[in-house]
Amino acid sequence: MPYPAKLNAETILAAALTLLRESGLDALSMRPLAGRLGVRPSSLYRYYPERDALLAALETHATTELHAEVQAAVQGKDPHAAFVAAGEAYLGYARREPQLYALLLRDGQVYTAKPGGGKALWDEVLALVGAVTSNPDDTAATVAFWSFLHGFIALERAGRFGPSGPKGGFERGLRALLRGLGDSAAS
Amino acid sequence: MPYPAKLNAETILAAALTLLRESGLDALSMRPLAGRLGVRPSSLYRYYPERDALLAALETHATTELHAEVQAAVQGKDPHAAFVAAGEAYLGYARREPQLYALLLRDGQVYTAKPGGGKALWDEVLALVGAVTSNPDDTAATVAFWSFLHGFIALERAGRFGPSGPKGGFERGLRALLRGLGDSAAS
DNA sequence: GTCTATAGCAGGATAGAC
DNA sequence: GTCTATCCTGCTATAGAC
Repeated sequence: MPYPAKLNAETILAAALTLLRESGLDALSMRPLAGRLGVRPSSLYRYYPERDALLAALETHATTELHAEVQAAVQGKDPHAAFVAAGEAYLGYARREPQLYALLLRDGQVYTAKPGGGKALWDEVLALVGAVTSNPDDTAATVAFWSFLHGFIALERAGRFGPSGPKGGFERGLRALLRGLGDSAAS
Repeated sequence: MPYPAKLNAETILAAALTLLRESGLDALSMRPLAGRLGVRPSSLYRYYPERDALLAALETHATTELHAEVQAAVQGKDPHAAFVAAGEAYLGYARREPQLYALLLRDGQVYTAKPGGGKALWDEVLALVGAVTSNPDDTAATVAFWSFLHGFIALERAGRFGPSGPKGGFERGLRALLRGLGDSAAS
């Protein structure tokens, strides 16, 4: 009973999301995607003129979700609690949506700021970290915080912590940074 | 005047290294590699039965170099200085050999411990961190340290710190961790 | 030990019929 | 708006001649 069209940008995006989650970025190619939609590969190009356009849409989706979750986790908390909650929310998203997170920070491509990009999230974290270090524009501390978060996620995902796992390394690092970056350490 | 053979495993490895450095992992394929060696692609298979064997050799090479550099940097230093020196040496290697470092921790593949793998480096760092936290087997603190290092490298390489750069975020994080992970924080 | 030749696969993308 | 039919490029890998 579809009397608009069989396809539209949103339907394709949803199918792409599913395929990405199930099989990863490499498997997200036009042919299987079309197959899942009961359509021929060439039909997709009417909505996304190239594969990269589809990836860009997925990135925007992921960025928005991640930002929303961090924002919600931080809401109404004092600086120290917000710092910890932001880290946990960030990690939580990356664990729940590993392929989407990996898409945002896949290696081998240089980042270029885009309208719907990660700038908003960065600014949020910058403010949040600033509240802890008593320096409203503490880029260095934010860089350190984000580096730790992303590194932990990447290593965990790559299985580098071995069968025994990270053994509380995340909480440990988070609290160490909170302590080490704080006021008295501003120097 | 080559009267042994035109090719051998080492020569191929050296050419692969050059190609990897110049053009990245994706561009490291059998055809261009053979081309650079003045040889037909199929000839390479006598020395490396598959592409993965070549990559494994490159990984071993990189792991060895990285370990040696960290080891040299740490030599004879007291715990705090060694902690900082190890971080700087690790970063230095990753910056000097970005493609080799990326090879070691490329995403999308699960790590499985191998004979020449990163275990030795891990143990070295574990001991080094243990000397700082007064806990000889402090996995959690080592995880935190490594996460920060790797995350910083990955984000920097991806251009995520923007045109202004990390603004001292590396030194800041390193010192924050040193402080935050230290004795009094052992809790 | 290196060659020619080729099989086999997968991918992005386009022209033009319907 | 979706289809059929292709084109093109790139890759790993193998068989068998020389």
